[in-house]
Parts: sequence; structure tokens; C-alpha cells
Amino acid sequence: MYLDPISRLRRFNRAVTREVGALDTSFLGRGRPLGMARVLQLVRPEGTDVAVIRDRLALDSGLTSRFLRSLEREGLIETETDLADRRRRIARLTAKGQAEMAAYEAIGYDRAARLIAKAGTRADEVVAAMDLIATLLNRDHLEIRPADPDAPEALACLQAYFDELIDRVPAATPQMFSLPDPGADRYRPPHGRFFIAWSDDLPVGCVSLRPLDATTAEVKRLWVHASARGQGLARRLMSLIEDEARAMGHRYLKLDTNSVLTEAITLYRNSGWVDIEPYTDPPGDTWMGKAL
Amino acid sequence: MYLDPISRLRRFNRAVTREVGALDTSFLGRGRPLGMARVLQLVRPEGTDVAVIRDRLALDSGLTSRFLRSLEREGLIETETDLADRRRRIARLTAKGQAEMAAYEAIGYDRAARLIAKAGTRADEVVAAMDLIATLLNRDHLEIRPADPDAPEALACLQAYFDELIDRVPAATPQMFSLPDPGADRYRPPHGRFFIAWSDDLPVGCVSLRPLDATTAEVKRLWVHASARGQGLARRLMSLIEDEARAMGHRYLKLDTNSVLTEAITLYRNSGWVDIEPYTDPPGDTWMGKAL
DNA sequence: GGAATTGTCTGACTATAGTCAGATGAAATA
DNA sequence: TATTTCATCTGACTATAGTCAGACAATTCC
Repeated sequence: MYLDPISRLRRFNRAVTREVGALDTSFLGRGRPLGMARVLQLVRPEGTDVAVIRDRLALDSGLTSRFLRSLEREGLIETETDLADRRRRIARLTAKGQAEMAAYEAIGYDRAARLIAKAGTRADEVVAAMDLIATLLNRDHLEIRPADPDAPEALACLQAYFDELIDRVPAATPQMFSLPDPGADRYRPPHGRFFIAWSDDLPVGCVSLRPLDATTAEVKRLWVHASARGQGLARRLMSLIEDEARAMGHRYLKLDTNSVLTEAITLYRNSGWVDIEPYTDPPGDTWMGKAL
Repeated sequence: MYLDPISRLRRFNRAVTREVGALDTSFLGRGRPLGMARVLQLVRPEGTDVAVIRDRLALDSGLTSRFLRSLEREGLIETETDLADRRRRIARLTAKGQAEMAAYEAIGYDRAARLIAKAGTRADEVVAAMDLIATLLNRDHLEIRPADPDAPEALACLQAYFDELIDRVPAATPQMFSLPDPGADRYRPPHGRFFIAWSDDLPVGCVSLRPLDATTAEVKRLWVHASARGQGLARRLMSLIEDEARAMGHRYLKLDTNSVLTEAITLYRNSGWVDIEPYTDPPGDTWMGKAL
């Protein structure tokens, strides 16, 4: 290759710096300095802790305070002391502030829409490329949080998981899967568990646990978004769900999978899972278990 | 999908803004304000026109001048008046300035290398994703320039072109192609032509023309980088080479291709090319011609 | 209960980026 | 030749971001 990977990354950096700069400049079009606009973006209508704003933007406390005062004078936000800890303050968007935020949203949305349109027939590919890069850059901030199995973000993960099974497993058909999951109740505490891995605001993985009997539980719905593969996330999810099962008092775990899903099976074997007798119907054709 | 493409683009934007910000901050580690560092980056050892620097960074002339004076005081650059137009000035890097630039280069290189390393087994995919995005963002600045067929950038294009043929055309084997091209001479002016399309500093396409007889020429080596496909570049290259042939006095064009390269053949047909009698050996199996 | 720590705020300060008007000399144009 | 345009420079100015010290009140730690 004419350009080595590092030069190509730097070419990417230049292109993207220009783009980001242009976005910043267009934000200035609303007649407010960038620093203040950035603070405003972090103030939620329900209220945001002032310390959170300071941390996220890595701002000095004095500067943050002044930005907030200034936004307050404009009537865009209100602040009040946190009743739980009266040293802390909470900033909240006013109606006027929400309108202003909507205007900023519109600017960002327009620019994004224009770029997607520019990608034409390759828009899907471009979005996948952006997911990959964003997930890589966010890698150190990946968070795994419990979720309700009927929440929209959970449904999105499950849909993606089903789509992948249908795509890869010959025996899997769309009729086998329905959403919302009729058995969702068994994934909810206190009986079961459902976790989602987040990279910023994109769900990039999930895993669930449901009880089979008093001492045995089943691991299901292990899925990792294409952009997050190859970074050990599946392993983290599995180890989390095993810890949860242990804490809930289970002594044994089972799962069913399909032999075409070789990466998953390799992962299971490498973390102590062994083949067991069949205990479910197709599309599964491989059954594994692990003593906790 | 839980997140629509536009939200995902904006997530990408956030991730990348943080990264770019961090790069800027690390440049500040050399104890020089960012603006001045940016100016320094544009001063070449051979000399750069001051107006070029101003334009590229969209700086006020007063500010540019002050930055240059300051870099001059530090001994990093020298300026002299342009002899061709004595209103203009040229800035040139001193030895000390070159050392300083090397230090900046090293910072950028390190960060890039670290990010590539973080991508682990998916580094190739990440670089391809970055190419795709950078080419999209640079789309309006795509430039097609003549090149020598033996220049490194030309060899890179040809190698990529051959690799693709070997990959897609069953009859094509590595033994059929060698580089540098033994027939390179026929692609050079005044007899032939060789053009490369550049997106920033990445060659993303090429096309060449060689004479067959006094009034007929052959179009060869039409190639477009994966990141630049679907944006009409092949069409631009073809239309350019046809114009060149016309200007050189040719009346008729020919080309040979392979039936598996369907997008290319569709492009040819849509721009007035028609099937003709075979005139070459494999791996070609489709021959086309166009009267100018 | 007293000392240390924490979160926020204010005022005074500096650094950096950027704007604007005008001066100067050179080149282009009529 | 006279006028206009151009490229650069300087000085005076403003805007924005950011730093620092100290005050104050609430909380945590011992």
C-alpha cells in the first residue's frame, strides 16, 4: 500500500478535524460562545448535576459557575441546590432553554442528514464504519448496565441477535422468534437478569439469565454488535452473568447454541464450559454446561 | 435499529471530537499555542507562500503576520520576499524548525500508532472504515492529476488494480502482471496518458491511455479504491481520458475487460461503448469500442 | 465536637484568538 | 503617468477561555 495505516489514520484525522471545526462554527451561528453552548447541551430538562457538567467538559469550577450564571441570566436554565447534599447544585432547562436546545439539535441533525445523503447508496456502509470507529474510540468507556427485557434498547439488541441467527444458522427461521419476548418475565429480577452493554448511547451487546430450577439457570441472548467484536466484550458479559448467577445462589449453568457459531463456542470452551446432553429443540444443536 | 443513522453519526462526531481535542491538547505539550503550531505545520523546508498559509487556515492577515514574526523570533523559520512578486513573502523552515516539526510529527505518529494498536485484530477493518469516511468527507476536494506510470503512487494503484483482478476474475493469475509495468513508456506523454485521482494524500483511482495506431487508442488500468466507489469517480476518469484522447487526435477508443466486472461494463455501456470483436488474449473476455 | 474535605461561587488575573483601521511599498490597470 | 488593487505589516482593540486564590457552607471523618 502506498500509504501505511498510520498515515491513513492521520488523513482521517485531518478530514474529521475540518468537519468538527465546521460543526463548531455553525453552532456559533446561534450567537453564543462555544463553551456556553457546550454547557447548555449537557443540561437536561430533568436537571443535571453541576459536577457532572464540569467533569464531562473538564472545566474549571469557576468557569463552569460563570457559564451557568450567564445561561441563567438568559433565562435558559434554572439552578437549585440538591436536597440530598446541599453543597451540590442542579441545573435544569427552562422551557426557553428547551426551545434553544431544539434549535441546536436541528443544526446538528441537518449537518448529519446532509452527510448521510452525500454517502448515497453507501450510507449503510458509512454508518457501519462510523460505528466501528466510535466504538473503538469509546472502548474505555464501555458500560454494562441492567435493563428491562421489554425496553426499546433491549428489543433492539434482541432483534439484532435474532437477525444474526436467521442469517447464520440454517435451521433458524423468522417464525421462531417474536418480540417483545413472551418469556420476558423470566429475565427480570428477582428470578432472572438482563444486561446491556453501552458504548456512549449505542447498545453494543446484551446477555440474559433465566432460572431453570432452584440451583440451575440458563444463559441466553448473548449478542455483541458488529462494531464491538474482537474486544473481549462477550467474555466480559459472560463473566458478569456467571457472577450474577453465583450471587443468586445458582450452582450450575446451561446454554444452548448452534455449531455454526464457532467464535461463541470457542469462547465458552475457553471459559470452562463443557458439552452436555441436549435439553432443548432446534435451532440449537449444541448444549453446554458449567458448574459454578 | 435502536439508533437511527443520524444519531449514530452524531455519536461518531462526539467520539471523534474528543479524540481531536486530545490531539490538540497534546500538541500544546510543546509549549506553543495551537494557532502557532498550526502555522508551523504548513511551513515547508523549501518555503511556503505566506498567502497559502493564510488561506488554508482562514486566518486574518494581521494574525498570520504576528504568528510568523513570533516563529521567526524563536528561530524556527525565516522569511524572504518573493522575487517574482515583491509584495509577497515566503516562509521557510530553518534547521531548528525542521527539528521542531519532527517532534510534532512524532506526537501525531505516536497517537495514531496507539489507536491502531488498540484496534488489535480489527486494525485493517478500522483503517478501511477511516478511508471510507475520509474519502466521503474529502469528496468535494477530489483532484485528478497526471502522473508518471512508474511513480510509487502509480505502482500502488496498479498493484491494487491487479490484486482486485486476481481476486475477482477467475482467469487472472499473479503471473500475468508485473510491476513496474514493462510497457510504462506507452502510457507516458506524448504518446499516452496516466492519471491518478487523489483524495487528500491517498491515491483513490487511476486510468491510462495508450496508442494502438495513428487514430486509435486503448483505455487501460481503470481502477477506483474501495473507499471511493459509488461516487461517480470511474465515470469522471473515463470522461477525462476520452477528452484527452480526443484532444490528442484519436478517433476511436478500445478496451478489453472481463464479464465478471459487471459495474465497469455497465458504466461503459451507459457512456456509449459498444461490444466489438476480440483483439486481445485472456484474462479479457469482453471487448468494447467507442467512436469519439 | 472539631478538623478536614468537598462543592460552589466570586473576583482578579492571564493567555490566546481574532478583528479592524491604517500605513507601506509593489504590481496591475487605465 | 495616475489610479487602483494587492500583500503584508503594525498597533490598538475585543472576545473567549482558562487559571488561581480565597470565601462560604455543607458534609465527612476521626
